[in-house]
Amino acid sequence: MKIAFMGTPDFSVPCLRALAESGHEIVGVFCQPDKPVGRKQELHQPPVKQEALRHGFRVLQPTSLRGGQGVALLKELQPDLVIVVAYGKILPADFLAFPKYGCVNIHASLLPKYRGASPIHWAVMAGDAQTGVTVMQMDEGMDTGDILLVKKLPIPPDATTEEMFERLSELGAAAMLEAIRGIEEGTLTRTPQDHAAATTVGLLTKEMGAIDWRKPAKEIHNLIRGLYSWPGAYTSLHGKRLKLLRARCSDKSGKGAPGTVLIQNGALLVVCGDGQCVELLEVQPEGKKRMDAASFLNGRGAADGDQFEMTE
RNA sequence: CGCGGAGUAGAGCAACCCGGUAGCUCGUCGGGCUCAUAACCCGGAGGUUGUAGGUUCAAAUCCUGCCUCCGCAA
Repeated sequence: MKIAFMGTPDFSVPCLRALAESGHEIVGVFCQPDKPVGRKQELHQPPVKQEALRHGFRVLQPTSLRGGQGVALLKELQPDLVIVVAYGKILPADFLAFPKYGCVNIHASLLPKYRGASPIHWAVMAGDAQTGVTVMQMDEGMDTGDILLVKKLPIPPDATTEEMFERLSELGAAAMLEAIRGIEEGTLTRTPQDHAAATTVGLLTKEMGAIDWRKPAKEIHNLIRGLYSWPGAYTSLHGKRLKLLRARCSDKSGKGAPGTVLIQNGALLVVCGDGQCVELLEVQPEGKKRMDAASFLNGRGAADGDQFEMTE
């Protein structure tokens, strides 16, 4: 089968790699244009582009697919099927309709839950016990297409978004191959989504990482692991920003205002709104490298009784 | 030149402003106490202070170049 692939970030790479090894003919790989990244604004190639080049695939980075621009490219490539994994742009109707088998998307949630951007973050932040990947036949809406295939995956209580990213991207690749096989053999059934049960999530912002210590410990822990490793949760101590990288719910409760630091048996605990504590395991002070809680305390980064400030 | 912080024993820091041969917490090694211990007590090892040069009687400390790491911003 002649397949065109569309994707941009790390999450898409396992799918592209699986596709490359599948024996299908890859007629082209779409991804977002190179963007300036890093402290020095260097132009950076999206992970998918790097992977595509490694395989010698043709790379296309159109700024827009609208106004027939996308279709013009498809006419040239003549794919039977287009696989879309975290591409980052809405595909217009004429584009979706062009390939013989249409466009199929791999989405990292159990649709219709968490339609939209960053579904994995939201699932972890919500403290969900289960997530998965959904393969769907794309339509014009945002993740509203008919479901072709679903694969579920449990979310361990302390798992971070980063860990789930890895597992889900691998699972996504497996689901994708299975779906392609199904499409070729005509064995897949299309199941419409229950639109009434749909939830949609938006882009993440950095400000979301600001910890409000008045919230329950469980919620704070979910926020920290849900935003790990990007954009990251943070608080403020002595006027400096402190990134909170890893934590866990402590069975200890503590007196004191929310945000109070307690040091017990070498553990760095913080009192939360419900009186329960979260134990910080790994932090990163502004301008410093990441370090475990013990190092932070040894260097006197925080002392018993300190107050974390709640940044706006 | 986008703004800013930092490179000192295995780890995290102090001493730098007001130059004078390096200190703290932890780890590590040995010994002691204890039924026992990640607890406590005693003792030891471990650093040419990122790198190159300059100023000086003397530089971790002042000056200059270079390398590296990181926060903000993207």
